[in-house]
Amino acid sequence: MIKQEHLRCFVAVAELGSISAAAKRLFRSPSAISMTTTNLENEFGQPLFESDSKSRLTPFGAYVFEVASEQIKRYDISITSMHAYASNGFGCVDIAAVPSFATCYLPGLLTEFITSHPNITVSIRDDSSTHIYSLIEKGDIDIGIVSPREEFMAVKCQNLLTDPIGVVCNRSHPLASINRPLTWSDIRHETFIANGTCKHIQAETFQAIVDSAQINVQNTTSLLAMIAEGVGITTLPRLAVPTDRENVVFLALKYKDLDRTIGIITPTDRSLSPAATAFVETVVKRFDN
Amino acid sequence: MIKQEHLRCFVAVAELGSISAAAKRLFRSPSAISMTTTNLENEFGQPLFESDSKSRLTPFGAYVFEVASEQIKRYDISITSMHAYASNGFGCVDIAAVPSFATCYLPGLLTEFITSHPNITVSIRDDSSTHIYSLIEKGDIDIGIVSPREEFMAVKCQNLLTDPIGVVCNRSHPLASINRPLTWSDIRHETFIANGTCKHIQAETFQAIVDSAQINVQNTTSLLAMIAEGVGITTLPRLAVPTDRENVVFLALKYKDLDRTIGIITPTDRSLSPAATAFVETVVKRFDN
DNA sequence: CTATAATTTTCAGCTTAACTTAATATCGCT
DNA sequence: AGCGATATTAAGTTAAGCTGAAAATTATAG
Repeated sequence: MIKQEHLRCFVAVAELGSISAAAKRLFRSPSAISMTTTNLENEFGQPLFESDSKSRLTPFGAYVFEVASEQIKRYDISITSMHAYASNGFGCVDIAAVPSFATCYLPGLLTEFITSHPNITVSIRDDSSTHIYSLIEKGDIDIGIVSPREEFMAVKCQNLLTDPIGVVCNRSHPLASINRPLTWSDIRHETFIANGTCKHIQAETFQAIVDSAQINVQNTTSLLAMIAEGVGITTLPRLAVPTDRENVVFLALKYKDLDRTIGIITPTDRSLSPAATAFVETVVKRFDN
Repeated sequence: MIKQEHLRCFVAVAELGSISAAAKRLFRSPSAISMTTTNLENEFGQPLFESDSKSRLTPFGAYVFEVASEQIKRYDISITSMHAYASNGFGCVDIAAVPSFATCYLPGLLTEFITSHPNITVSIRDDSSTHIYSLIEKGDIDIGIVSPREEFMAVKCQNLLTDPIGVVCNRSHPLASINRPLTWSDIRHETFIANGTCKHIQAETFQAIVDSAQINVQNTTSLLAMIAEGVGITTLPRLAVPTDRENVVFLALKYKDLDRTIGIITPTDRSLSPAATAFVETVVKRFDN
């Protein structure tokens, strides 16, 4: 049976035109090379070289040389690409994140990641936590960044950060001048704009406020625009509130355990590609404190 | 170092989804397959399979599978084609022959050869012996069929046949009724049509006849047409004269050593392709008596 | 045309990658 | 939990393929 190493040996001899030179290139003794080439000739039942000097190929040898060197070149490229894939040299990662994380942290993380992994392509989408979980389970994405829920089993979750939820209102709003942590009763009679993060807060008093809210805005950008215009107040995780907006302020609440946790989730029913694993590492390292 | 056999092993496991099944296909023990796959995973530093059941591949495994199975398929095709080339399964042969042989024998030989070697392509040309020798030396053709000359060194020659040269004339010509071998004086005063084979005959008397001939026809078909029409007479090797032509007869000459030898020549400075060797064998066998 | 150098081949013995067998561990299923 | 199927580990064996020295061949020079 003709192994690729035999052909590699023959190709070296054919290229260099001598057994001894090929032996040096392949770090073998000349006798090993000689034996391998004669074995090859026996396997084929045809001489590969003209006479004993290995400087000229028979027509058959020329044919084998042509086919074999092409084959070996391809093989080496394939192995290199496998190693590259294995060591994060390339690949692609599909990610979904909740909007606040996507706007707040992903830009910086992406910049860092794509510069250190130039041949990995990253695909990002933002979506609700619930939907992201199902995307993970369906296999549509590799990595999700969500508010963790315990009910979903087929995922592994690593918490990244806990984000205190507070009141967000216009800087000129009366609440903004209260110099203590706010209570539910402080906001009970304000115009409340509900949003997706409100359901993370269990407090009954607060849920009553949410339920009676006339306005519900899902998109954070729109929500903040309304706050900036003084339409009403809302609650948000602190990190979803940009610090550089003139008219918008974040006010702490008095209650403990009012944190929104954000975690990175990965499937447990299949493993990640090396590229995806590398991305997870980048994210976790950033929040590892 | 990752050898192709390692990948072949992995591909079998990936395709069949189990170590034991792959072991059967490859005629190895399951432990051998197991060791090889774990070695591969160690080489790459990445798992190829999800968990311990080998039924599902990791994303990395899927990538390796894709690349490796393509690679192996190509390799097997390459090896098969090398063997095919070596055992005359295919290839191509360039041949040149003198016209009489080309019209007389080559058609039958070609028919025989191409049916027994369906994937060998044969290229034929006809030319003068002198030119054929130089084509061989230049490397333009693999095989020549010529009237041998000793001066040319870089060729090996095997004689195929000796062909008595005789007089060819119309059946109703007076010469045709002479019941003995003819002499030069019998034909001296006839209308002689010279042709390419005439220069093989050294006899001075005959050369005088040739030199004074008014008509010279190189193409054998045209020549025979003229003989059939009674335009004149000529000399030809017997085999160049079809036996199935009503009006054309071949008449023996009295002289010995009036034979034209035809041989097959091959280069000695390089070896023939297996396909060309096979053709030479076919030809030689036909004339081996 | 012989002598010498370089290269290749042969042969015997050795190394080691890769195999086998058997025991052990793990997985999946009732 | 326990059983059957499957995979892994470990120890020992095989054989492919290597090495090194000697012989043979080929090339080069005197």
